[in-house]
Amino acid sequence: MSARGRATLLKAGFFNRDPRRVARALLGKLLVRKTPSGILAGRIVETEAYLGQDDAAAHTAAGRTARNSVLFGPPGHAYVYFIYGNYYCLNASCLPDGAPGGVLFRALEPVTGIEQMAEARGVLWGRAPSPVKAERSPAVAGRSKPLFVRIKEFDLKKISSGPGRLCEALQVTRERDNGKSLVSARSDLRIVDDGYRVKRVIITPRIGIVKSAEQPLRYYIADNAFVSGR
DNA sequence: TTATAGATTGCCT
DNA sequence: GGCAATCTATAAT
Repeated sequence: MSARGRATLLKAGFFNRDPRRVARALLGKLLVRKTPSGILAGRIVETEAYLGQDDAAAHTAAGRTARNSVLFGPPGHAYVYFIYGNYYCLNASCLPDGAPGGVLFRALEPVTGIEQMAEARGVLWGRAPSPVKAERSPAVAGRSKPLFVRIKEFDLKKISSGPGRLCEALQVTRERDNGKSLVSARSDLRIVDDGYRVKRVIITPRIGIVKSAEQPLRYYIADNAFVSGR
């Protein structure tokens, strides 16, 4: 899966362009979080572009506020917002200082620190599908209770397939990460290129919005199992 | 399998 | 006071 060899940190210039180009170019890159207990990383498989102008769905549509100021700032910085009273979403700012624009990270394919991410998401342990199946599972064979089984392959999709989910997996919060550089060697939240080549990209309308909902600004890797929705 | 409702906080009018 | 770049559980098919 992942290419071997050193991964290179993206440069600020990568983000200093139209969010549509950045959203496309980010596919296949790695989003990396350094924690005291280890590295967490996921491959970016789904993104959405939010334009500064002519985009009613963008948080910057009504102008600069305290909340969205990172999107007006220099490129390559984390814009984290709190949504629906429960979740955080992560964006990368685009375009030069003063020009609004960003890319929303919608889904990651888990790569490194999977067990730690699953734990942060609360899916490391799942209730057994049924007593019968649990009995057949080697992990729980011989136990009468509790009826819990170790996470299985299909549960990987619950770790970071969705903007709220991936933030929870990487422990991204507004308090901790908003305004942080994504392209600094000192940052504990970074985006790197490990040489992975994306084969085919699909472009569709964005998800979860009502204004400007028809514009094709969602990008994802074709046939990737970790894309959100559907 | 798809559809729908409820949770819950803070930003902006 | 309205409502949001979401997720999950539960119900219905």
